[in-house]
Amino acid sequence: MAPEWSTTAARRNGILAAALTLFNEKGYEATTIDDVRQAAAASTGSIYHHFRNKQAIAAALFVEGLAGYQRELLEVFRQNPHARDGVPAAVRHYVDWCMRNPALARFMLAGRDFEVREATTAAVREMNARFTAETAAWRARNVERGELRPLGGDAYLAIVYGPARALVRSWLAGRLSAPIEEATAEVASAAWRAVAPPGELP
Amino acid sequence: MAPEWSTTAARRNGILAAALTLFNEKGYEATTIDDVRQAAAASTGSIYHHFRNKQAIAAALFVEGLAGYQRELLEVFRQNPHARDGVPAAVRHYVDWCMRNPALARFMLAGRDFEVREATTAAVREMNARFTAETAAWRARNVERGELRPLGGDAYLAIVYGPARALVRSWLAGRLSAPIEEATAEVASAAWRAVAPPGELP
Amino acid sequence: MAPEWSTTAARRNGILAAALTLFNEKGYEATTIDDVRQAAAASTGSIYHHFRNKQAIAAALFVEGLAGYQRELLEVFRQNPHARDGVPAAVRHYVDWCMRNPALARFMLAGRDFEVREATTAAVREMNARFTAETAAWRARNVERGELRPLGGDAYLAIVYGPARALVRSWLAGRLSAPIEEATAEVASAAWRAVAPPGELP
Amino acid sequence: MAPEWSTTAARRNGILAAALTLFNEKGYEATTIDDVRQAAAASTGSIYHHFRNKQAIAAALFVEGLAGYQRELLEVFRQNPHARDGVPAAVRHYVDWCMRNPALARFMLAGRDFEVREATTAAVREMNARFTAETAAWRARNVERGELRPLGGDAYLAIVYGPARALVRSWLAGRLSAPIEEATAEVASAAWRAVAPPGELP
DNA sequence: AATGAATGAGCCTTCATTCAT
DNA sequence: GATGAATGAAGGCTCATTCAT
Repeated sequence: MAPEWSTTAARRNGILAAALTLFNEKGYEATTIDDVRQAAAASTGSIYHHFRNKQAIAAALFVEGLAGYQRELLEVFRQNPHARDGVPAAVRHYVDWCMRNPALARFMLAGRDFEVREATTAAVREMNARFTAETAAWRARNVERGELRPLGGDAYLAIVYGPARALVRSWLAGRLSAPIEEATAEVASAAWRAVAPPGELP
Repeated sequence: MAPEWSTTAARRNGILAAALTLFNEKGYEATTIDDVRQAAAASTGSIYHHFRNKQAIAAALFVEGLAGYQRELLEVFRQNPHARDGVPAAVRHYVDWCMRNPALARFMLAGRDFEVREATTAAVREMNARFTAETAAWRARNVERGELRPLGGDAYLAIVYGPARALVRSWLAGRLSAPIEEATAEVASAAWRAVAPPGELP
Repeated sequence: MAPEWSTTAARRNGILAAALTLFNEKGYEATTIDDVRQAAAASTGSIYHHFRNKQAIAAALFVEGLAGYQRELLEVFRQNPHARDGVPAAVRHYVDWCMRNPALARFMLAGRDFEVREATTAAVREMNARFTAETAAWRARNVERGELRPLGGDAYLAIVYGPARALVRSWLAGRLSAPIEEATAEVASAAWRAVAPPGELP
Repeated sequence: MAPEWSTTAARRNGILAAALTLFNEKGYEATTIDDVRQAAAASTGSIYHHFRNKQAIAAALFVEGLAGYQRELLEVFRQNPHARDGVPAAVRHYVDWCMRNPALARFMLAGRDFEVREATTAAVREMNARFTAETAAWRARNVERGELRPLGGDAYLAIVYGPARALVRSWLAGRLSAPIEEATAEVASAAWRAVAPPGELP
């Protein structure tokens, strides 16, 4: 018996890959199942055998992307327990992940909140909860040690990741006037200046 | 009988208002002309009398929002020629404008890039060009005077407005854990720390 | 201005007529909206402009048929207050109505209970209630006068109309071995024998 | 391990039972093979191993039901050679059979004429022919003996079985206002009154 | 016998847009 | 300017059936 999972998984992955490309090219709504069918060289029925509906394809991409990103970022924090290194590293990692996964990044940044959120499962909510808990703990430890400015959680996240997000959006849109690497370095150190503890000179 | 222009303008504005609400509630694609027709208590034909097509409604909303925002922001810069005040003021203004125009803000942040951009006219491009030129000049003057850290343009914009944008997105999504005013203040001063000239102590 | 209702009504009636023919020829489920569209020389959109969905077409046919039949039958009872004449007349009328409206009869006897009942409106329920009340009163009066055998309501209806229904079903199916008129006369007088009061000799 | 035939037959019967339930609940057309698959805890392939296609499942149910009913009814006639007993007995048997096989009765009365008839095999036609011949002979003998009113065949069948059929339909639809047993007795004796020879007093 | 992935034709319905009045 | 009936292309999804294992 041939390795059945391999055939099946290949089909599923082919559909996901095709869908990701198309969603980015034409947008989620404008992409038809028939577009996906052609691009994935699958049959309509096969697509619906693997995914309940069109939304479920987008959700699968989103979840897959989010899980990968979160896994990596937690590793970054593990290797950089101190904010002085961890904050710029997290920012650089954000940009880096997007550069390594441009299609996924573009798709996730498109913010198709409606579709994705409706399809969000309990598993995803748990994934998010864990991730949030771990990162919050990392930050709390640094604040306690006086190695991080005590900011509100809302502001902290916006300050650290907002610029990276904005930068990547511009990069993906082809609106950057210089190589992204330069801006990344500036954004990473700016993040540190913005959240460094009051006394510390940058 | 009311003056004719008023009736006409009211109809047009009613359509825009209805569409804005619906776009935010269900998304642009999921909103049908018939939805708008009902919500605006107009007829199909009437809608098409005022707007070439569905995209044109979205475009009108977008342009109206953008123009208002840009006009106000330029005024902020005029009244705050020095970066020390202008940077935090611009950040606060961003959040403030969104809080005063939540529906418009939500619509514009939804990033329906595809649809809107396709409908972008030459007039809009000119509007953008002027705005960009003026703000860039303000920044250049401050850098020359040593009142602003000399950052790449890409990084500068991401650092200053990225956090505000992220904050507003969370606010609109109802994800903030505290009143937005607190976070706004933190984000505004963080922006200054991030772009203050090297020597200056915050 | 041209008589708008006429055009509109014609379109609606054309759709109904086409659908009735097709439902009888191929069955409700096997009839597609596209079949109806072609037969009615209408556009898809036009069909959906007049009827919410496919079911609503069937429901409209059913209601129209039922209303006509009930109206006529009540008139029969008005003109035949005594059971001795009324019972056979009602039976003959049942067969007669079906012979005058064979397509409608075939459709209604097909007993697409599921589809029709789901689409049954309050108006229909009221129509049925009235009809039932009037016919029950006619019967009650005859029973009181001793002109009709006192039977349970369930049995009475089955005994009087069951044979007519069975006869028409066979006729519509082309299964009769003789002209339906002969059988109709036999069925009508049999109904009277079956429900005549105990003493009365047929 | 159970004997192989038993497993096989069980599977086949399980499919039939599941299908019968579903056909009654949702209708034949609305029941999908996948519905049957789930309800029968079988696989798609297995269903198609036992039945050529969906129609064949319905046909099998229909044939099974018809054969059982006809076998029993012929026995009733054998034990009641005289019309005076045989007619009411046949009517009672009709109702009785339906009460003992409500699911099958409901399915057969649904009158899915199109589908079932298309699948009617030569074997069934022969079965019907035999049944018809035997019952016709029974009736002919009674008419010759003067024990049954000489009615046309079409009218006779309608008069005798029409009421029973109507009664059962109402019972299955839950529309009876009293226990079916009462109405059954009335319908059975009414049938005799309707077909008793002219002279005979009921 | 059983399994379940794959197929692909086809269906109902939606919806932006047009146009006669 | 307004109305709403009409259009018809297109889309998401279903489902009976096949077939390799």
